[in-house]
Amino acid sequence: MIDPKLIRENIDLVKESLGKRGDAFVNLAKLTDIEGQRRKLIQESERMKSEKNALSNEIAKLKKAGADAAGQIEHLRTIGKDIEEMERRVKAVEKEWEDMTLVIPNIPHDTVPVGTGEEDNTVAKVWGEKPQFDFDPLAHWDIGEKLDILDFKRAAKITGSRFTLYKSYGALLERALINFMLDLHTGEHGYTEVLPPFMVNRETMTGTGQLPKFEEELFKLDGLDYFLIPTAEVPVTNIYADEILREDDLPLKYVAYTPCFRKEAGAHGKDTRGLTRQHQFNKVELVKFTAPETSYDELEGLLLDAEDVLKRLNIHYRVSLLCTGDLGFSSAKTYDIEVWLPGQNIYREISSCSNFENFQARRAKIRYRKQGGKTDFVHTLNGSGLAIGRTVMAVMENYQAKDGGIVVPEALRPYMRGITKIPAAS
RNA sequence: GGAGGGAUGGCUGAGUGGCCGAAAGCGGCGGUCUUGAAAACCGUUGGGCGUUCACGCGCCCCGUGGGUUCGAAUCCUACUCCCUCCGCCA
Repeated sequence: MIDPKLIRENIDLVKESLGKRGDAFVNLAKLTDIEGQRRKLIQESERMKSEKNALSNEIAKLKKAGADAAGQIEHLRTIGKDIEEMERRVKAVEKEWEDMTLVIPNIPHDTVPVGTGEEDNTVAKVWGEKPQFDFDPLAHWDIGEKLDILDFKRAAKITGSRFTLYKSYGALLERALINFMLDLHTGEHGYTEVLPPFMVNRETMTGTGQLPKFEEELFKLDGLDYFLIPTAEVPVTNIYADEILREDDLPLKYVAYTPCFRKEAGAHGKDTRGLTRQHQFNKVELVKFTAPETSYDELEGLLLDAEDVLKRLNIHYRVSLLCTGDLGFSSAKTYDIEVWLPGQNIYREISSCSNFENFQARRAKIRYRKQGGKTDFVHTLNGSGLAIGRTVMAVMENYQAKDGGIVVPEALRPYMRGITKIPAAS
Protein backbone atom coordinates (compact mmCIF):
# COMPACT_ATOMS: atom_id res chain seq x y z
CA MET A 1 0.00 0.00 0.00
CA ILE A 2 1.28 3.43 -0.80
CA ASP A 3 1.38 6.05 1.93
CA PRO A 4 -2.15 7.45 2.38
CA LYS A 5 -0.60 10.84 3.01
CA LEU A 6 0.49 10.84 -0.63
CA ILE A 7 -3.11 10.55 -1.70
CA ARG A 8 -4.02 13.47 0.47
CA GLU A 9 -1.03 15.71 0.02
CA ASN A 10 0.59 14.74 -3.23
CA ILE A 11 -2.02 13.27 -5.51
CA ASP A 12 -0.06 14.55 -8.49
CA LEU A 13 2.86 12.29 -7.66
CA VAL A 14 0.52 9.31 -7.46
CA LYS A 15 -1.02 10.27 -10.78
CA GLU A 16 2.40 10.68 -12.37
CA SER A 17 3.72 7.36 -11.10
CA LEU A 18 0.64 5.47 -12.23
CA GLY A 19 1.00 7.13 -15.60
CA LYS A 20 4.60 5.95 -15.85
CA ARG A 21 3.47 2.41 -15.21
CA GLY A 22 0.98 2.75 -18.02
CA ASP A 23 -1.61 1.90 -15.43
CA ALA A 24 -3.90 4.88 -15.73
CA PHE A 25 -5.98 5.03 -12.62
CA VAL A 26 -9.21 6.61 -13.76
CA ASN A 27 -10.70 7.24 -10.37
CA LEU A 28 -8.11 9.32 -8.58
CA ALA A 29 -10.70 12.07 -8.21
CA LYS A 30 -13.01 9.63 -6.48
CA LEU A 31 -10.22 8.42 -4.22
CA THR A 32 -9.44 11.97 -3.12
CA ASP A 33 -13.12 12.50 -2.51
CA ILE A 34 -13.44 9.30 -0.43
CA GLU A 35 -10.36 10.27 1.56
CA GLY A 36 -11.95 13.62 2.39
CA GLN A 37 -15.23 12.00 3.37
CA ARG A 38 -13.42 9.46 5.49
CA ARG A 39 -11.67 12.08 7.55
CA LYS A 40 -14.77 14.22 7.90
CA LEU A 41 -16.82 11.30 9.18
CA ILE A 42 -14.08 10.18 11.57
CA GLN A 43 -13.88 13.63 13.06
CA GLU A 44 -17.61 13.87 13.47
CA SER A 45 -17.91 10.43 15.05
CA GLU A 46 -15.02 11.14 17.41
CA ARG A 47 -16.66 14.34 18.52
CA MET A 48 -19.81 12.38 19.35
CA LYS A 49 -17.89 9.70 21.18
CA SER A 50 -16.07 12.29 23.20
CA GLU A 51 -19.41 13.73 24.31
CA LYS A 52 -20.62 10.25 25.17
CA ASN A 53 -17.56 9.52 27.28
CA ALA A 54 -17.90 12.76 29.22
CA LEU A 55 -21.53 12.07 29.96
CA SER A 56 -20.76 8.49 30.92
CA ASN A 57 -18.18 9.64 33.44
CA GLU A 58 -20.67 12.07 34.85
CA ILE A 59 -23.17 9.26 35.38
CA ALA A 60 -20.52 7.16 37.09
CA LYS A 61 -19.81 9.99 39.50
CA LEU A 62 -23.48 10.61 40.23
CA LYS A 63 -24.09 6.92 40.85
CA LYS A 64 -21.15 6.74 43.17
CA ALA A 65 -22.49 9.67 45.13
CA GLY A 66 -25.85 7.94 45.26
CA ALA A 67 -27.54 10.66 43.23
CA ASP A 68 -30.15 10.22 40.54
CA ALA A 69 -28.89 10.13 36.94
CA ALA A 70 -32.04 9.24 35.03
CA GLY A 71 -31.90 12.35 32.88
CA GLN A 72 -28.29 11.78 31.82
CA ILE A 73 -28.94 8.13 31.14
CA GLU A 74 -31.83 9.03 28.87
CA HIS A 75 -29.65 11.55 27.05
CA LEU A 76 -26.88 8.99 26.60
CA ARG A 77 -29.34 6.54 25.17
CA THR A 78 -30.16 8.88 22.30
CA ILE A 79 -26.51 9.77 21.71
CA GLY A 80 -25.72 6.08 21.51
CA LYS A 81 -28.22 5.64 18.70
CA ASP A 82 -26.67 8.50 16.74
CA ILE A 83 -23.20 7.08 17.20
CA GLU A 84 -24.27 3.68 15.92
CA GLU A 85 -25.60 5.27 12.76
CA MET A 86 -22.43 7.32 12.35
CA GLU A 87 -20.25 4.23 12.87
CA ARG A 88 -22.03 2.48 10.05
CA ARG A 89 -21.22 5.34 7.73
CA VAL A 90 -17.57 5.46 8.84
CA LYS A 91 -17.16 1.74 8.25
CA ALA A 92 -18.72 1.92 4.81
CA VAL A 93 -16.40 4.72 3.73
CA GLU A 94 -13.33 3.05 5.21
CA LYS A 95 -14.14 -0.16 3.36
CA GLU A 96 -14.49 1.75 0.13
CA TRP A 97 -11.23 3.56 0.81
CA GLU A 98 -9.40 0.32 1.52
CA ASP A 99 -10.79 -1.42 -1.55
CA MET A 100 -9.42 1.38 -3.68
CA THR A 101 -6.01 1.80 -2.05
CA LEU A 102 -5.22 -1.94 -1.98
CA VAL A 103 -5.18 -2.08 -5.78
CA ILE A 104 -2.90 0.92 -6.30
CA PRO A 105 0.60 -0.25 -7.31
CA ASN A 106 3.80 0.98 -5.72
CA ILE A 107 5.54 4.20 -6.77
CA PRO A 108 8.60 3.43 -8.92
CA HIS A 109 11.98 4.61 -7.62
CA ASP A 110 13.63 7.58 -9.34
CA THR A 111 16.34 5.39 -10.84
CA VAL A 112 13.81 3.23 -12.69
CA PRO A 113 13.76 3.97 -16.43
CA VAL A 114 10.41 5.11 -17.78
CA GLY A 115 9.01 2.82 -20.43
CA THR A 116 6.00 0.88 -21.55
CA GLY A 117 7.24 -2.70 -21.71
CA GLU A 118 10.07 -5.20 -21.82
CA GLU A 119 11.74 -3.45 -24.74
CA ASP A 120 12.41 -0.40 -22.55
CA ASN A 121 14.31 -2.30 -19.86
CA THR A 122 17.99 -1.41 -19.70
CA VAL A 123 20.91 -3.79 -19.39
CA ALA A 124 22.62 -3.11 -16.06
CA LYS A 125 25.44 -5.62 -16.36
CA VAL A 126 26.70 -8.58 -18.30
CA TRP A 127 28.75 -11.44 -16.91
CA GLY A 128 30.65 -14.06 -18.86
CA GLU A 129 30.28 -14.94 -22.49
CA LYS A 130 28.13 -17.14 -24.65
CA PRO A 131 29.73 -20.58 -24.85
CA GLN A 132 30.81 -21.85 -28.26
CA PHE A 133 29.73 -25.29 -29.48
CA ASP A 134 31.13 -27.34 -32.34
CA PHE A 135 27.68 -28.82 -32.80
CA ASP A 136 24.12 -27.46 -32.70
CA PRO A 137 23.18 -27.17 -29.04
CA LEU A 138 19.80 -28.66 -28.20
CA ALA A 139 17.02 -27.20 -26.13
CA HIS A 140 16.78 -28.77 -22.68
CA TRP A 141 13.50 -30.52 -23.44
CA ASP A 142 15.20 -32.48 -26.20
CA ILE A 143 18.20 -33.26 -24.04
CA GLY A 144 15.95 -34.21 -21.14
CA GLU A 145 13.89 -36.63 -23.16
CA LYS A 146 16.90 -38.17 -24.88
CA LEU A 147 18.57 -38.83 -21.54
CA ASP A 148 15.25 -39.85 -20.00
CA ILE A 149 15.75 -37.49 -17.08
CA LEU A 150 12.75 -35.23 -17.82
CA ASP A 151 9.41 -36.83 -18.63
CA PHE A 152 6.77 -34.33 -19.72
CA LYS A 153 4.37 -36.85 -21.22
CA ARG A 154 3.89 -38.85 -18.07
CA ALA A 155 3.62 -35.74 -15.93
CA ALA A 156 0.81 -34.62 -18.19
CA LYS A 157 -0.84 -37.98 -17.67
CA ILE A 158 -0.49 -37.80 -13.91
CA THR A 159 -1.69 -34.24 -13.59
CA GLY A 160 -1.92 -32.18 -16.76
CA SER A 161 0.04 -29.73 -18.85
CA ARG A 162 2.83 -27.63 -17.36
CA PHE A 163 4.06 -30.30 -14.97
CA THR A 164 7.27 -32.29 -15.12
CA LEU A 165 8.37 -35.66 -13.85
CA TYR A 166 12.08 -35.54 -13.07
CA LYS A 167 13.85 -38.87 -13.21
CA SER A 168 17.19 -40.20 -12.15
CA TYR A 169 19.94 -37.61 -12.83
CA GLY A 170 17.25 -35.04 -13.53
CA ALA A 171 15.83 -35.38 -10.04
CA LEU A 172 19.35 -35.46 -8.63
CA LEU A 173 20.33 -32.29 -10.47
CA GLU A 174 17.25 -30.46 -9.21
CA ARG A 175 17.95 -31.54 -5.64
CA ALA A 176 21.65 -30.76 -5.95
CA LEU A 177 20.90 -27.20 -7.07
CA ILE A 178 18.54 -26.65 -4.14
CA ASN A 179 21.17 -27.77 -1.66
CA PHE A 180 23.98 -25.94 -3.40
CA MET A 181 22.08 -22.65 -3.29
CA LEU A 182 20.92 -23.06 0.30
CA ASP A 183 24.46 -23.85 1.44
CA LEU A 184 25.88 -20.90 -0.49
CA HIS A 185 23.45 -18.35 0.90
CA THR A 186 23.50 -19.62 4.47
CA GLY A 187 27.20 -20.44 4.61
CA GLU A 188 28.72 -17.55 2.71
CA HIS A 189 26.14 -14.80 2.31
CA GLY A 190 24.81 -14.71 5.86
CA TYR A 191 21.19 -15.70 5.31
CA THR A 192 19.18 -17.73 7.82
CA GLU A 193 17.40 -20.71 6.38
CA VAL A 194 13.65 -21.09 6.93
CA LEU A 195 11.24 -23.69 5.66
CA PRO A 196 7.78 -22.08 5.71
CA PRO A 197 4.27 -23.40 5.08
CA PHE A 198 3.50 -23.86 1.39
CA MET A 199 -0.07 -22.69 1.80
CA VAL A 200 -1.13 -19.44 3.41
CA ASN A 201 -4.27 -17.58 4.37
CA ARG A 202 -5.85 -14.60 2.66
CA GLU A 203 -4.35 -12.01 4.99
CA THR A 204 -0.84 -13.22 4.27
CA MET A 205 -1.46 -13.06 0.52
CA THR A 206 -2.77 -9.52 0.94
CA GLY A 207 0.27 -8.51 2.97
CA THR A 208 2.70 -9.05 0.11
CA GLY A 209 0.34 -7.74 -2.56
CA GLN A 210 -0.82 -10.89 -4.38
CA LEU A 211 -4.35 -10.18 -3.17
CA PRO A 212 -6.82 -8.71 -3.77
CA LYS A 213 -5.76 -7.93 -7.31
CA PHE A 214 -4.26 -11.18 -8.59
CA GLU A 215 -6.44 -13.94 -7.19
CA GLU A 216 -6.87 -15.49 -10.65
CA GLU A 217 -3.13 -16.31 -10.65
CA LEU A 218 -3.37 -18.39 -7.48
CA PHE A 219 -4.38 -21.94 -6.68
CA LYS A 220 -6.94 -21.86 -3.90
CA LEU A 221 -7.91 -24.80 -1.72
CA ASP A 222 -11.47 -25.97 -2.01
CA GLY A 223 -13.58 -25.14 1.03
CA LEU A 224 -10.76 -23.32 2.84
CA ASP A 225 -9.56 -19.76 2.53
CA TYR A 226 -6.00 -21.00 1.97
CA PHE A 227 -3.87 -20.55 -1.13
CA LEU A 228 -0.83 -22.39 -2.46
CA ILE A 229 2.10 -19.98 -2.43
CA PRO A 230 3.28 -18.62 -5.79
CA THR A 231 6.67 -17.82 -4.21
CA ALA A 232 8.37 -18.14 -0.82
CA GLU A 233 8.30 -14.34 -0.68
CA VAL A 234 4.74 -14.61 0.61
CA PRO A 235 5.18 -16.72 3.76
CA VAL A 236 8.69 -15.46 4.51
CA THR A 237 7.93 -11.74 4.26
CA ASN A 238 4.89 -12.29 6.46
CA ILE A 239 6.97 -13.89 9.21
CA TYR A 240 7.02 -10.49 10.89
CA ALA A 241 3.52 -9.30 10.00
CA ASP A 242 2.02 -7.29 12.86
CA GLU A 243 5.34 -7.11 14.67
CA ILE A 244 7.75 -4.40 15.74
CA LEU A 245 11.38 -5.30 15.12
CA ARG A 246 14.44 -3.95 16.90
CA GLU A 247 16.55 -1.60 14.84
CA ASP A 248 19.70 -3.41 15.98
CA ASP A 249 18.43 -6.63 14.46
CA LEU A 250 18.19 -5.13 10.96
CA PRO A 251 18.86 -6.12 8.31
CA LEU A 252 17.28 -9.56 8.72
CA LYS A 253 18.17 -11.94 5.91
CA TYR A 254 16.33 -15.17 5.16
CA VAL A 255 16.67 -17.84 2.54
CA ALA A 256 13.95 -20.38 1.89
CA TYR A 257 13.48 -23.27 -0.44
CA THR A 258 9.85 -23.86 -1.43
CA PRO A 259 7.90 -25.16 -4.34
CA CYS A 260 5.86 -22.45 -6.07
CA PHE A 261 2.42 -22.80 -7.60
CA ARG A 262 1.10 -20.54 -10.32
CA LYS A 263 -1.90 -20.75 -12.58
CA GLU A 264 -0.18 -18.85 -15.42
CA ALA A 265 -3.67 -17.75 -16.37
CA GLY A 266 -2.52 -15.13 -18.83
CA ALA A 267 0.04 -17.35 -20.54
CA HIS A 268 -2.05 -19.73 -22.61
CA GLY A 269 0.05 -21.14 -25.42
CA LYS A 270 3.19 -19.39 -24.16
CA ASP A 271 6.33 -21.35 -23.31
CA THR A 272 4.50 -24.63 -23.48
CA ARG A 273 7.61 -26.76 -23.98
CA GLY A 274 10.08 -27.73 -21.33
CA LEU A 275 10.64 -26.45 -17.82
CA THR A 276 10.25 -22.76 -18.57
CA ARG A 277 6.72 -22.15 -17.39
CA GLN A 278 5.25 -24.67 -14.99
CA HIS A 279 2.30 -24.72 -12.61
CA GLN A 280 4.65 -26.10 -9.98
CA PHE A 281 8.34 -25.29 -9.74
CA ASN A 282 11.02 -25.11 -7.10
CA LYS A 283 12.74 -21.95 -6.03
CA VAL A 284 15.28 -20.78 -3.48
CA GLU A 285 14.24 -17.31 -2.39
CA LEU A 286 16.12 -14.55 -0.59
CA VAL A 287 14.21 -12.11 1.63
CA LYS A 288 15.49 -9.08 3.52
CA PHE A 289 13.97 -6.77 6.09
CA THR A 290 15.93 -3.52 6.25
CA ALA A 291 15.87 0.02 7.58
CA PRO A 292 14.63 2.49 4.95
CA GLU A 293 18.03 4.22 4.67
CA THR A 294 19.88 1.11 3.59
CA SER A 295 17.37 -0.70 1.41
CA TYR A 296 18.85 0.29 -1.94
CA ASP A 297 22.33 -0.77 -0.88
CA GLU A 298 20.80 -4.01 0.34
CA LEU A 299 19.13 -4.46 -3.04
CA GLU A 300 22.50 -4.29 -4.79
CA GLY A 301 23.85 -6.81 -2.28
CA LEU A 302 20.91 -9.13 -2.76
CA LEU A 303 21.41 -9.00 -6.51
CA LEU A 304 25.10 -9.91 -6.09
CA ASP A 305 24.14 -12.83 -3.84
CA ALA A 306 21.81 -14.14 -6.53
CA GLU A 307 24.33 -13.52 -9.30
CA ASP A 308 26.93 -15.43 -7.33
CA VAL A 309 25.03 -18.66 -7.98
CA LEU A 310 25.49 -18.32 -11.74
CA LYS A 311 29.07 -17.13 -11.35
CA ARG A 312 29.93 -20.26 -9.43
CA LEU A 313 28.18 -22.39 -11.98
CA ASN A 314 30.07 -20.40 -14.59
CA ILE A 315 27.05 -19.62 -16.72
CA HIS A 316 26.76 -16.46 -18.80
CA TYR A 317 24.01 -14.00 -17.86
CA ARG A 318 23.00 -10.38 -18.01
CA VAL A 319 21.10 -8.22 -15.55
CA SER A 320 18.34 -5.98 -16.73
CA LEU A 321 16.80 -3.10 -14.87
CA LEU A 322 13.06 -3.22 -15.38
CA CYS A 323 11.38 -0.09 -16.69
CA THR A 324 8.25 1.40 -15.14
CA GLY A 325 5.98 -0.43 -17.57
CA ASP A 326 7.44 -3.85 -16.74
CA LEU A 327 7.64 -3.37 -12.99
CA GLY A 328 5.60 -5.67 -10.74
CA PHE A 329 2.66 -4.36 -8.76
CA SER A 330 4.36 -4.18 -5.35
CA SER A 331 7.87 -3.28 -6.46
CA ALA A 332 9.61 0.09 -6.48
CA LYS A 333 12.65 -1.22 -8.33
CA THR A 334 13.46 -4.59 -9.86
CA TYR A 335 16.50 -6.19 -11.46
CA ASP A 336 16.00 -9.34 -13.49
CA ILE A 337 18.85 -11.76 -13.95
CA GLU A 338 18.56 -13.30 -17.40
CA VAL A 339 20.50 -16.45 -18.06
CA TRP A 340 21.81 -17.47 -21.45
CA LEU A 341 20.18 -20.55 -22.95
CA PRO A 342 22.21 -21.66 -25.99
CA GLY A 343 19.76 -24.40 -26.94
CA GLN A 344 17.00 -21.83 -27.41
CA ASN A 345 19.29 -18.96 -28.35
CA ILE A 346 17.66 -16.61 -25.86
CA TYR A 347 18.17 -14.95 -22.49
CA ARG A 348 15.62 -16.11 -19.96
CA GLU A 349 14.69 -14.57 -16.61
CA ILE A 350 16.04 -16.76 -13.82
CA SER A 351 15.80 -14.31 -10.91
CA SER A 352 13.92 -11.18 -10.05
CA CYS A 353 15.33 -8.99 -7.28
CA SER A 354 13.12 -6.23 -5.95
CA ASN A 355 12.94 -3.51 -3.35
CA PHE A 356 9.36 -3.01 -2.22
CA GLU A 357 10.31 -0.15 0.10
CA ASN A 358 7.51 0.03 2.67
CA PHE A 359 4.72 -1.03 0.32
CA GLN A 360 4.47 -4.55 1.71
CA ALA A 361 5.48 -3.52 5.24
CA ARG A 362 2.58 -1.11 5.33
CA ARG A 363 0.12 -3.79 4.22
CA ALA A 364 1.53 -6.46 6.54
CA LYS A 365 2.26 -3.97 9.36
CA ILE A 366 5.93 -4.83 9.71
CA ARG A 367 7.63 -2.09 11.71
CA TYR A 368 10.80 -1.41 13.62
CA ARG A 369 11.61 0.82 16.56
CA LYS A 370 14.01 3.62 15.80
CA GLN A 371 16.46 5.31 18.10
CA GLY A 372 14.31 7.50 20.32
CA GLY A 373 11.44 5.04 20.44
CA LYS A 374 9.48 6.01 17.33
CA THR A 375 8.27 3.23 15.07
CA ASP A 376 8.46 3.17 11.31
CA PHE A 377 7.81 0.66 8.56
CA VAL A 378 10.74 -1.47 7.47
CA HIS A 379 11.65 -1.95 3.84
CA THR A 380 11.21 -5.44 2.42
CA LEU A 381 13.23 -6.92 -0.43
CA ASN A 382 13.37 -10.24 -2.11
CA GLY A 383 14.90 -12.04 -5.02
CA SER A 384 15.14 -15.51 -6.43
CA GLY A 385 18.36 -17.10 -5.57
CA LEU A 386 17.54 -18.81 -7.99
CA ALA A 387 14.58 -20.42 -9.70
CA ILE A 388 15.61 -24.08 -9.67
CA GLY A 389 13.83 -25.38 -12.77
CA ARG A 390 15.24 -22.61 -14.88
CA THR A 391 18.69 -23.22 -13.47
CA VAL A 392 18.34 -26.86 -14.47
CA MET A 393 17.56 -25.67 -17.99
CA ALA A 394 20.59 -23.42 -17.94
CA VAL A 395 22.94 -26.17 -16.74
CA MET A 396 21.59 -28.64 -19.26
CA GLU A 397 21.83 -26.29 -22.22
CA ASN A 398 25.16 -24.68 -21.33
CA TYR A 399 26.92 -27.87 -20.26
CA GLN A 400 25.63 -30.24 -22.90
CA ALA A 401 28.33 -32.32 -24.56
CA LYS A 402 28.67 -33.45 -28.14
CA ASP A 403 27.95 -37.05 -27.18
CA GLY A 404 24.58 -36.02 -25.70
CA GLY A 405 25.63 -36.13 -22.05
CA ILE A 406 25.82 -33.20 -19.64
CA VAL A 407 29.01 -32.13 -17.90
CA VAL A 408 28.35 -31.42 -14.22
CA PRO A 409 29.56 -27.93 -13.23
CA GLU A 410 32.38 -28.24 -10.76
CA ALA A 411 30.57 -26.44 -7.97
CA LEU A 412 27.76 -28.94 -8.19
CA ARG A 413 29.82 -32.13 -8.07
CA PRO A 414 29.89 -32.44 -4.29
CA TYR A 415 26.11 -32.36 -4.42
CA MET A 416 25.92 -35.04 -7.10
CA ARG A 417 27.86 -37.84 -5.53
CA GLY A 418 31.01 -36.54 -7.18
CA ILE A 419 30.08 -37.41 -10.74
CA THR A 420 31.59 -35.21 -13.43
CA LYS A 421 29.10 -35.95 -16.15
CA ILE A 422 25.55 -37.10 -16.65
CA PRO A 423 26.25 -39.86 -19.13
CA ALA A 424 24.90 -39.87 -22.65
CA ALA A 425 22.07 -42.26 -23.42
CA SER A 426 23.38 -45.71 -24.23
C1' G B 1 -12.45 -37.01 16.15
C1' G B 2 -13.93 -36.75 21.87
C1' A B 3 -13.28 -34.11 26.86
C1' G B 4 -11.43 -30.03 29.45
C1' G B 5 -8.47 -25.36 30.21
C1' G B 6 -6.70 -20.78 28.30
C1' A B 7 -5.73 -16.02 25.19
C1' U B 8 -4.36 -8.94 29.04
C1' G B 9 1.35 -4.12 27.33
C1' G B 10 8.60 -6.42 24.97
C1' C B 11 8.07 -10.68 28.82
C1' U B 12 5.77 -12.71 33.56
C1' G B 13 1.21 -11.70 35.65
C1' A B 14 -3.17 -9.04 38.55
C1' G B 15 -7.74 -7.29 37.30
C1' U B 16 -15.59 -10.33 37.10
C1' G B 17 -19.83 -4.00 35.07
C1' G B 18 -18.35 2.86 36.17
C1' C B 19 -11.49 7.82 35.79
C1' C B 20 -8.58 0.48 33.85
C1' G B 21 -4.95 1.84 28.57
C1' A B 22 -5.01 -1.30 32.62
C1' A B 23 -1.60 -3.11 39.42
C1' A B 24 3.01 -5.44 40.36
C1' G B 25 7.59 -7.63 38.87
C1' C B 26 11.18 -8.26 34.98
C1' G B 27 13.27 -6.06 30.79
C1' G B 28 14.32 -1.25 28.17
C1' C B 29 15.59 4.02 28.51
C1' G B 30 17.29 8.48 31.48
C1' G B 31 19.54 10.07 36.04
C1' U B 32 22.13 9.84 41.09
C1' C B 33 26.35 7.19 42.92
C1' U B 34 31.28 5.16 40.66
C1' U B 35 37.94 6.05 37.79
C1' G B 36 34.61 2.68 34.85
C1' A B 37 31.06 -1.11 35.51
C1' A B 38 27.80 -3.80 38.71
C1' A B 39 24.55 -3.20 42.83
C1' A B 40 21.31 0.25 45.14
C1' C B 41 18.08 4.39 44.69
C1' C B 42 14.97 8.02 41.76
C1' G B 43 12.39 8.87 37.34
C1' U B 44 10.53 7.13 32.73
C1' U B 45 8.62 3.33 29.46
C1' G B 46 2.44 0.17 24.54
C1' G B 47 0.30 0.75 19.57
C1' G B 48 -2.86 3.01 15.85
C1' C B 49 -5.78 7.04 14.08
C1' G B 50 -7.62 12.18 13.91
C1' U B 51 -6.41 17.30 14.89
C1' U B 52 -2.42 21.03 15.63
C1' C B 53 3.27 25.04 13.05
C1' A B 54 4.10 23.12 17.85
C1' C B 55 2.96 22.18 23.17
C1' G B 56 -1.17 19.57 23.44
C1' C B 57 -6.10 17.70 22.85
C1' G B 58 -9.47 13.85 21.24
C1' C B 59 -10.87 8.80 19.51
C1' C B 60 -9.89 3.48 19.18
C1' C B 61 -7.31 -1.02 20.78
C1' C B 62 -7.10 -6.24 26.84
C1' G B 63 -7.15 -13.00 20.47
C1' U B 64 -11.17 -11.68 16.27
C1' G B 65 -16.28 -10.54 14.97
C1' G B 66 -21.23 -9.86 16.76
C1' G B 67 -24.55 -8.94 21.10
C1' U B 68 -26.47 -7.24 26.20
C1' U B 69 -26.08 -2.38 28.95
C1' C B 70 -26.68 4.54 29.97
C1' G B 71 -21.64 2.24 30.58
C1' A B 72 -17.68 -3.97 29.00
C1' A B 73 -10.83 -6.18 29.65
C1' U B 74 -14.84 -7.74 32.90
C1' C B 75 -21.56 -10.54 31.10
C1' C B 76 -23.57 -13.42 26.47
C1' U B 77 -22.40 -15.51 21.58
C1' A B 78 -19.76 -17.24 17.22
C1' C B 79 -15.05 -17.90 15.29
C1' U B 80 -9.56 -18.34 15.48
C1' C B 81 -5.30 -19.86 17.89
C1' C B 82 -2.66 -22.22 22.05
C1' C B 83 -2.27 -25.95 26.13
C1' U B 84 -3.66 -30.82 28.71
C1' C B 85 -5.87 -35.76 28.42
C1' C B 86 -8.06 -39.75 25.23
C1' G B 87 -8.43 -41.79 20.23
C1' C B 88 -6.19 -41.90 15.38
C1' C B 89 -2.00 -41.08 12.43
C1' A B 90 3.26 -39.77 8.70
